[in-house]
Amino acid sequence: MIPNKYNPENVEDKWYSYWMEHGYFHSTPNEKEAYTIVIPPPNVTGVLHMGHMLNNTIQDVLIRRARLKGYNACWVPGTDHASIATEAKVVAKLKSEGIEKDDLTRDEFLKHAWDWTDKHGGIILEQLKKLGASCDWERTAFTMDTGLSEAVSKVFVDLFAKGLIYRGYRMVNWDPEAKTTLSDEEVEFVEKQGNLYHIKYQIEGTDETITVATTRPETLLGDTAICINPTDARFSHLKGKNVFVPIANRVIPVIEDEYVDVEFGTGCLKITPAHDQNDKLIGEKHKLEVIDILNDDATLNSLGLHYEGKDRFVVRKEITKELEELGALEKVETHMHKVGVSERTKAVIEPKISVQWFLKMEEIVKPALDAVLKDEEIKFFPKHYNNTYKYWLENIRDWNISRQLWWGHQIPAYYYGDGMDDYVVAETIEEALEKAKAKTQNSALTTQNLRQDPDALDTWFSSWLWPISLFDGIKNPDNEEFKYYYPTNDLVTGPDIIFFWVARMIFAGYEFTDAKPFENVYFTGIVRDSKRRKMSKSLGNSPDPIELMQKYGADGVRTGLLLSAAAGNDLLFEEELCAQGRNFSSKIWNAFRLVQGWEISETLEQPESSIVAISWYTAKFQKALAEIEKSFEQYRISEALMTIYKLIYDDFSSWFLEMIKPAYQQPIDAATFKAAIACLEDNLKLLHPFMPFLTEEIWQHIENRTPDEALIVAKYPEMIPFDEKIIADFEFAADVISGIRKVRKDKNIAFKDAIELSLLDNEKKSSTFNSLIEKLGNTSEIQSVGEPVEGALSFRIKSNEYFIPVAGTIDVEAESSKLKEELKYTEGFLKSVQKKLSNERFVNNAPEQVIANERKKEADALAKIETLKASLKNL
RNA sequence: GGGCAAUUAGCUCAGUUGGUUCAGAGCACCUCGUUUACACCGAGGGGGUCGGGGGUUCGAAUCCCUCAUUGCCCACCA
Repeated sequence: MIPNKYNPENVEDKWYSYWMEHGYFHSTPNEKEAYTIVIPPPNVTGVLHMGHMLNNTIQDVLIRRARLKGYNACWVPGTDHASIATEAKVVAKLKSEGIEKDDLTRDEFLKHAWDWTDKHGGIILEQLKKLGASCDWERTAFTMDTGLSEAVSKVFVDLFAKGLIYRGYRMVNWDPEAKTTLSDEEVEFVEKQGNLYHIKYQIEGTDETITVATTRPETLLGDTAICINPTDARFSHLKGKNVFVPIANRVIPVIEDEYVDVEFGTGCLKITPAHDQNDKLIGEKHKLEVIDILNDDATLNSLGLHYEGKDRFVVRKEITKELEELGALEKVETHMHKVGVSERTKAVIEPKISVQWFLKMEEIVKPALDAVLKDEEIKFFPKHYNNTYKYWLENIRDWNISRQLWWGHQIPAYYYGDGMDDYVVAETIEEALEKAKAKTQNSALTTQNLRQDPDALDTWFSSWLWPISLFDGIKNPDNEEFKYYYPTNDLVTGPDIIFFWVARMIFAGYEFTDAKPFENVYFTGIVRDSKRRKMSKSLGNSPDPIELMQKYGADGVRTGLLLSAAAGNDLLFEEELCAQGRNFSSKIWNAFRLVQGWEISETLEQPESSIVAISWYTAKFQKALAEIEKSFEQYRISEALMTIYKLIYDDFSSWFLEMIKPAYQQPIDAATFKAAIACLEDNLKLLHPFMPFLTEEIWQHIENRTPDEALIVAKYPEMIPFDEKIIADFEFAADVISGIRKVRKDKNIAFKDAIELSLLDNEKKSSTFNSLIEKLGNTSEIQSVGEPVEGALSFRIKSNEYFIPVAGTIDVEAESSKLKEELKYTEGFLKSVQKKLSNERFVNNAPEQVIANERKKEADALAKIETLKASLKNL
């Protein structure tokens, strides 16, 4: 009836369906305290990878544990529309079908995008179910759901009304591949080998030239000045002069600015205000003309003259050649520098001046700063991320929130004219019309005269509301659910999105709800391969999570992941870890099979050894429980699991079950059996958050349970005071048992052959564990003796000495040398202790307890030396 | 260029206020074992002087200084 081998494949689907069927994952507000987690929404078209596995396993552990501890646990799942990533995928897919995005209307494109979303969307959520994720699937959300979208619009309108959102003509990051602007956070810098081109500009009215150094020769067509440092004597003769831009042959002035570093390059800089952040600032200062030579796809426009239509990198090569032919290229040297690329498309970013929407950050970050750093309303684990957070917040710049994309939340701004300020901001077009009429004093306006801003909002402008808008807290802040579930408890996410998401959610929390969005943030590490390489598709070093789960069971994979996921560290994943998880499953399964196979006798008296075993294990369990509690408080989930692992493997299986195990084909007494089942059940409760399927399976095998009695909704073991002494005493007994086993092994004495054991009890140990030593060592009743037993093998635990008489002669030589070695070591130890104790400064300065301890060590060593000497004499 | 973190057994990591078995755990390794739950196992065992150097202290893996290495984050030097 009970299979010999645990087979996760059959079991896992069964219990997942069972849990779903009985609605254990679903939460509605009730009288219990809420425990809430919102999932970091994966990209709607994403596929499960090992990072998700780790992240969601941790969340599931937390939520299941909370459920067992009697909270009303609610884990809200969902997906993110991932504006730029999804749009890029759709564009690529259309391209493969020969369709260009530019040839489609917005509506046509969105139709394709929704089709794509419907087809690929939510696969990842289905995969999470295989993992055992106990999300409240009835609450599954998508960032572009109507309610969530409305929240985005409302927030935009409110922030605009407060003057925090503005439209501005700024230099922004332009992704020529996706043809959109990006926020500063979406640009990553990669080191690249480039060149420093030294180009000669002819000085007007002379035959002389001046050489500038630049990494971007192609932008010279947009040059509007040459800049020198006013203190630089080398160029003082150029002050007030003009130079010719090569090729373009335009005349531009030589200006002076202290910004120029006289040490770098030639000490002379070309100024291209349209294509460089610094040049723009200098340009503004000196009122220079701005010549933008690039198209949206980073090809040159008509101002690029004969290079029109060619990509900037092509032009860089060609223009270098032309300059050389003109004799204007002095030299080219290699140069390492950082180049900004799009986080998403990896295209090299172009600085570009354009009109975009921005959110002012200065005020909005203030409460978020104190919340984490001063008041600790929100705690980061590991804590050192506080620094990263602080630095970013203190140096934050306004957030560019508009994107030249269609897939996303369209900006709720409506234009009624072509002027820079000819627009209104409103949640609906009807409201916009009213506002426009009021603003223009023109009651003849109709919605036909209004044109909504074509741009979409940054994806993160919707996800920063996630913990709030999931509970409709933006539009309807007084609703029961929002008040019940919000603020949420724990957020589990990767440190790579601390700025993108975590910090911004905190801003949003304080700005829109006047409260923190969550209490604790647990930053997971990155899952890498054993060579510390990041897992990636292109490297092919990322295992398929679904296959792994098929091979090792979801429980095995979960356990494997968590066993090595030390808090805040990257995780070096190897399949071997899952094997360890699976082996652990088998271990528990077999322990259960053992217990369940026992025949129970109602009449049998409970042996002394079992009574002792039960009180010992009860204490041991409580100790582990307390440790686990402490580990969880610090989000040391890996350590909590390891504590359970050792409790079950070593204490329960290797010790406890052996202690109470009845002799072959003998029944077990009812009292012991009952206690054993209770211990097993408590173990299952501790383990359930980590290995939900296996534990539920065993739980349900132990006895028939009603749905209300399922393990997933069981009651977590209570913490009660426990007896530390019994644990320490057993450790001593365990050493004795190990000693016996070692002698057996050395002398090749089979376990089934009982041995005599005598004890010279210098420690004055209680005999509480004697019955267990006798059972697990298969010894006779332990005989207490007053002096060493002649002609017996011996071993010592602390100052106690144990004797095992053996048949035949013993190897006096070997015994003697063993004893001598032990004696030598103990004497050395004694010497070091005595040296310490004879040091006056130690005795005077060290705390009493430390000294007392040293004295105890001294006494123990002396006693042991006595014993050893006596034994040697006796040989 | 600035900041943060790390450096402890072959590997991955614990080690809270310096002093009770603090030098530990898991895995790996070695030896033995067809004992009636489990070889996806059991029992037993070996292995590090805590990155280098200096200092404080009766006492340092733990505090201070310094050097080195690695990783991460941030930054407009063309």
